[in-house]
Amino acid sequence: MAKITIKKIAHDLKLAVSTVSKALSDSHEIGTDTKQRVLDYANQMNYVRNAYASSLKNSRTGNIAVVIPEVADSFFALAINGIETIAQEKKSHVLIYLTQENQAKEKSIMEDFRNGRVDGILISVAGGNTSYPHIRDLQERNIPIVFFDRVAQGVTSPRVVTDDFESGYKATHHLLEKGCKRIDFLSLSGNLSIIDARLEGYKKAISDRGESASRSHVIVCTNDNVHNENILASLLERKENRPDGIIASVEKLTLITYTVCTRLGISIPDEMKVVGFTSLPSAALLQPSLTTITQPAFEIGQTAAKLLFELLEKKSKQSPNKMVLLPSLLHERGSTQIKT
Amino acid sequence: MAKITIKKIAHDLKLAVSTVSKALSDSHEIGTDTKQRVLDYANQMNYVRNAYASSLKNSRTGNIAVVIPEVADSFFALAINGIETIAQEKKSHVLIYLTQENQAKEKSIMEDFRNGRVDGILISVAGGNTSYPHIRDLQERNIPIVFFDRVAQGVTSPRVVTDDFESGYKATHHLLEKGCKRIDFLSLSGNLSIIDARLEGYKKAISDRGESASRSHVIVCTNDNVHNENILASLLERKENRPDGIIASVEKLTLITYTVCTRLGISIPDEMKVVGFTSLPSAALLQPSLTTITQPAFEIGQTAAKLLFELLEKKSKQSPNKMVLLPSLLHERGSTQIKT
DNA sequence: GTGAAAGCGCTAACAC
DNA sequence: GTGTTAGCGCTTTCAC
Repeated sequence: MAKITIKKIAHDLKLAVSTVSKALSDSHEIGTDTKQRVLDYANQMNYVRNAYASSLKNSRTGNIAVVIPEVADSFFALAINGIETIAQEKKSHVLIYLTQENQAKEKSIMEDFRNGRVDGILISVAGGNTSYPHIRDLQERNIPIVFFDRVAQGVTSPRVVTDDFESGYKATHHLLEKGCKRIDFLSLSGNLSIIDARLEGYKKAISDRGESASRSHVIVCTNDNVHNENILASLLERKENRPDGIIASVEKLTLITYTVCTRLGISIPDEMKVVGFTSLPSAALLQPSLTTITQPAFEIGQTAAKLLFELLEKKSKQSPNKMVLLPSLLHERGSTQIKT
Repeated sequence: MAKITIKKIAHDLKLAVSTVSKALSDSHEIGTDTKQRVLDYANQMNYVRNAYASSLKNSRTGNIAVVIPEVADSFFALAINGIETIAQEKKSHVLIYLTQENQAKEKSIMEDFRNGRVDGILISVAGGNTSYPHIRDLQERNIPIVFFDRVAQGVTSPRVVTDDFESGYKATHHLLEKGCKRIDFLSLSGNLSIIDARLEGYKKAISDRGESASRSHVIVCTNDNVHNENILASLLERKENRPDGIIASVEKLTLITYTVCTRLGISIPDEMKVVGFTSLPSAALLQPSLTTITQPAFEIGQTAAKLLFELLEKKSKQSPNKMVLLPSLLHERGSTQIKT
């Protein structure tokens, strides 16, 4: 099948390309009759405008980038879902990039955005970054960026986040209420906004309880799951001074906690209570069912995408430090139940 | 920051644009010295080639499309992961499209690929399609398409799949071995290749056992989870002639089975044994741990992507009905355990 | 209301 | 080895 272009339509209809172009964009300066003729013919020929040729003229590709650490995580999967609903509404296209929590990869990915690959960017940053030259660089080129969930600390750009401090507090408070004496916090290395905030909430809850904040025990996990399992196992194996409560600050750490407890024969919730930050649909079906802090992942994705399209549409640079905060929910389940 | 183009570099370096262009693509017909000068300057200026401008000349955008029913499913999430690793290797970019199991949406999405939006397509088709004009249309335009997992029946194009028939057989056989008397198969409406094959395997296992294949009980589920829960509940509520084994042919049906059993107080595996097709990392942690048929999702994604790039690179149209089959694994766990 | 022409950023003949 | 030029498909003044 021959490629069908505006030029071909013009030729076939004995019109000028400019006329066809205008007709296709429903310009008022084209007669209703010609317009209809063009539209009909284009339709009949299955014409689709070459988006990238247009982009050369008007610098709008109709593509947006979504940069995330991973996709096999319920939060990100749902967020993508949310983003996609809005993108489809806006007839826009979504490019996905996985950083695998690797800052170098994130950097190199974003360097590719410097010249018109995408119109705008939604990003949840990788851990390990301390400064964000690759993000600032794009900002200077006036490429709109919206953060969701994990924001680049110190960079000013619109963002959609959850109440991480409060959730950290809530989770900890909940465990304390359930009688935990030693609660450990499983964090993720790498200077992440969400982890920092959750951790602060945790510390605050501990100190509010009258315990010294220095009594808090933070286990720093990494991106290496085998390593994490080992750390956790050696923590839980010891017979004395073992935590009786754990807050897993991200999904994968939650699952590892369950795995290790199962392996070591540690009973949840009797010997160990667990709260996990996760949006897993199967949380209620785990053994035992998992008490979670659940973020409104879908809505976060939607909101972030909407924000981005606002930036894209009205070039009016709305307040660049706009922040939308969507609250998380504590779902109390079996993993924090008091022995009866 | 001003936009930096090949033209600007040429001007600054007092060279012709073509010289710069060739230098940047490391053409042999450019002197080593000038080449270096151009490369250095481009680097210093943070020059990035406008991919879409090039695409106008050589019809290669560097973008590929991945069209899937949903992303909040472990199989697809892992498959995307696999695809992405290959894409990054190939310096290619991945556009994600979710059809939500909606054929009309799939069609309209793919119509957008008719004019150079992407170089090639990876697709796992939505349910409900009986013919695939939108796919054939793209084929006629010589846009490479590779199917993975769910193929369009009757359409000839390279594909990466699992041994669905055998897995259906294995799952059923396993349940029969575990003493199940009535095994119900939870299928998904919509003429899906994978479901059909799994179902055939199921029927064969039943009839091999000497039971009439007509004794097989297929529960057709839809894309509406509330509806599915209701169907399942009314099936499981009845006191007589209730199945004692269930094969959930996709992930979400597995979780619904667990949910409904929990709600109705039906004990798995004592009163009901369950095998689920899923790649959920949490399968082993469910209550009870779930016996699964697990597809090598990551590898499927990788393999499909590799196939696509082969098509893209050597324009040599390799055998269009090439098929790669990667086997699934049966993981026996608690949900099919015999009462001790 | 319609058309001619220039140009977006880049590539590839083809000249020199 | 380097430059000139045409053109990819589209949009947008500016004439008519």
